[in-house]
Amino acid sequence: MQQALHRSSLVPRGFVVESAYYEGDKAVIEIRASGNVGLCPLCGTGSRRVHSRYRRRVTDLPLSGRIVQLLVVARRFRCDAVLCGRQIFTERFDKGVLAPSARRTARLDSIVHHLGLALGGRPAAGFAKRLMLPVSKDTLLRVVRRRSRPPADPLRIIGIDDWAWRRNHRYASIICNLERRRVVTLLPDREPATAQAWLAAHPTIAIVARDRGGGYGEAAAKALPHAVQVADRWHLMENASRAYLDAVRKSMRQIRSAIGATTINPELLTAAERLQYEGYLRREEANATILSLSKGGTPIKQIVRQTGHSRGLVRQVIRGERHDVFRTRESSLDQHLPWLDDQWAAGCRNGAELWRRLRARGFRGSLRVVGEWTTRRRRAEKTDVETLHRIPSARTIARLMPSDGIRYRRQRR
DNA sequence: TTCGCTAGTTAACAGCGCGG
DNA sequence: CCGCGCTGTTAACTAGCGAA
Repeated sequence: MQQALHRSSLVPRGFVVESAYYEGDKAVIEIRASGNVGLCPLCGTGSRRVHSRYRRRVTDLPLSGRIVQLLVVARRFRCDAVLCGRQIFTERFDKGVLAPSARRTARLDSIVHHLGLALGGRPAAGFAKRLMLPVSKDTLLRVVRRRSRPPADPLRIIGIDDWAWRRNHRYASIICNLERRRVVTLLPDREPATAQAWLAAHPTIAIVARDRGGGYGEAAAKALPHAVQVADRWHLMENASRAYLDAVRKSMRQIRSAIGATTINPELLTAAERLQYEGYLRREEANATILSLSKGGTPIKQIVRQTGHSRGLVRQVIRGERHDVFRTRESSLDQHLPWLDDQWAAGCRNGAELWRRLRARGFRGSLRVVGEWTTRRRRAEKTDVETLHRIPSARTIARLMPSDGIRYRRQRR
């Protein structure tokens, strides 16, 4: 039996198709809600008084190998309820179809959720791109988290470890349900007494995985004497890995000569290893140059000028103190403005003051601040930095410090 | 190499004012 | 009263950094 295919059957229920067209590689379907009454989200009163209309772009399930964008004509209604605090509201659509503020239809969100559950962040993002429903890894993870429900079954196997609110500043304790691979709670500190009190309140726990430190072990032994304590997998691997690397490093020279691998073939390295290897080669080359100049009788000052390396580094190489450090990283902040930190930036009341202080410290480059400010500036058609009304973090400022004086938005690799 | 976090970007939403 | 245009706020989203 044949049935006619109507345009409206392609879009979510409750909508009427106004028009449909192709825009580049996307199919755009303009739709509007079929009803003519809006319900105020605050008081629930119905209204037919349309204030205005605007267009929302919402991604829907792909069609014929194309991304589908729904151009929803949303209406704003006036709320006539005397006691309602809301005067104007945007019409709400069925939650099972299109949620408020959503950028995807509910049916697409469901697919994204299942992709995230099945494949995880990055793999799902790659697969979704092929399915013509582009979505970032973070969005996938966020959707999975948003839709997850807290488990109701009692805790049996938990892991407890240190957790940093801010590294080297403030630490807490994290407790995870290892059966469900979920965070159960965060304790405010890492004191054994705090952990003991929490563990004592959960007598169903039978196994506690913990680090090698004695604090959590003591807390678990006192609160849950019947529970089995085990070393967690990460610490076991860490111990084994460290012991192995120590042993290998001590004998590296002999190992290399034994296997005949004194020279490295870059073709056989992974992308990350190749980057590290290139860095290593650069450092080796710099060391050799400095040493040969020094042996030739060139003074340190001259070497510094000639090679562009710092006095400290040149001295280290000459004294034989420079050991090859694997993956050293200098932040762009230290690179451009070593004296600048978040506290310094926060000390400025507004953009103008920040700019004055940067000038006073001798900064002569140009600064373009991204984000909210550029949006506003584009609107206002202003180009000077004085119009900034929020202070960017030092990290942001550092990213914006161009060495060549050219304005740019973000450093790209 | 992976993955969580931060900072930046975009757009949904609400309010206000004004003209028809 | 209706509808448009503009602005401010903020949720949703993304790129890229850096710790592990």
